[in-house]
Amino acid sequence: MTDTVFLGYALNGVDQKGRLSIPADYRAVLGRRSSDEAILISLHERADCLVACDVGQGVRDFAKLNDRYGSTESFESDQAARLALGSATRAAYDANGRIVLPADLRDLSGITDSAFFMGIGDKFEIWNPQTLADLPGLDPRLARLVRRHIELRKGGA
Amino acid sequence: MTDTVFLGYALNGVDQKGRLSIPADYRAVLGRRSSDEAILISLHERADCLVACDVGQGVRDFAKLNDRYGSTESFESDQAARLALGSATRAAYDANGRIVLPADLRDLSGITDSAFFMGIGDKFEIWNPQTLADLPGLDPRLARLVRRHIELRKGGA
DNA sequence: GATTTGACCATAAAATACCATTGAATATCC
DNA sequence: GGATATTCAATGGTATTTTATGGTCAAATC
Repeated sequence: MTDTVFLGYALNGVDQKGRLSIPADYRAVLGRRSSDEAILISLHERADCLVACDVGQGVRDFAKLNDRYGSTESFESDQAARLALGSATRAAYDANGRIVLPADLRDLSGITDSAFFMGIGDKFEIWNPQTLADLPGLDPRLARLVRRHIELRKGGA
Repeated sequence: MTDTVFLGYALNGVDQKGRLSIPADYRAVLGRRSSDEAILISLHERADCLVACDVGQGVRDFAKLNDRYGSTESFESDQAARLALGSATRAAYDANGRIVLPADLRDLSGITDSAFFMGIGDKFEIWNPQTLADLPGLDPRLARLVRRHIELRKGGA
């Protein structure tokens, strides 16, 4: 049951090529939700981060937007489809469990040399760690958790 | 799954002959949706760009318009059919994945030396990059993305 | 005969697959 | 229980492939 939901967090490095390891337990969940060894990543609708999920989940979400495109309410629907579908990327992970985070998505989400994963059930978010730590309204304990991991990565203290 | 949906974007060059590479991942999707190595392109109903899709999808859409043509709501339907069907062109892509974008469509969509592709599920749009960047109501992050690519193509900075 | 159209070949850059190393967590044995 | 092996996750580097795009040549069109 719990093996099909994305839980917990992780802070992993992003190298100069934009390569990023997907946490092993997320990979296990991905494998149970979809046979496709890839994730779909797009811009978050309102938060300053990325959202990702397994391919099956993503395609289901996208189908709705696609259906509305070109329909009666035209313009608004068109823009919604452009944002969600246009910014979406399929990223396959290799034998080591790594994807390449495209330069544009890195840029738009402010991710540089490390990325913080946060499980939210059917999907998971990918953050610039500092942006998440500074997010107004974030539970202070979570903020502390994130800061702690940022420090650990820097110094090793 | 995701291999049958047009996702993501690309900015490719248009040379003096009007030749334009279709992004490789779009080509992969096209191949799975239709055996025909060609796309159907027409004017967008309301946006200042082109819409394209695989031949199968296009024929299905056209059939609907054709059915409505001459029906009760006549005038509107007739106009829609004229636009979509009348402006439609079949463009086959070669071994390198390139089509020739007809001069008329280039002219009507304002495309000169480069074209921006935007995936929207069952179809994809083809824009003059600058026109898209300036589109009122476009998500600011997408606009930034487009502008970034325009710059990259110009300078290489 | 000039111009256009479409197939074919070549190449530089970029994306991707592949192999190797580090380091941490877990298991194993005395 | 403590030291040592063993597995697995994360990351660094290199080699191969793919992609976009420029150019040439032949067939077709005006």
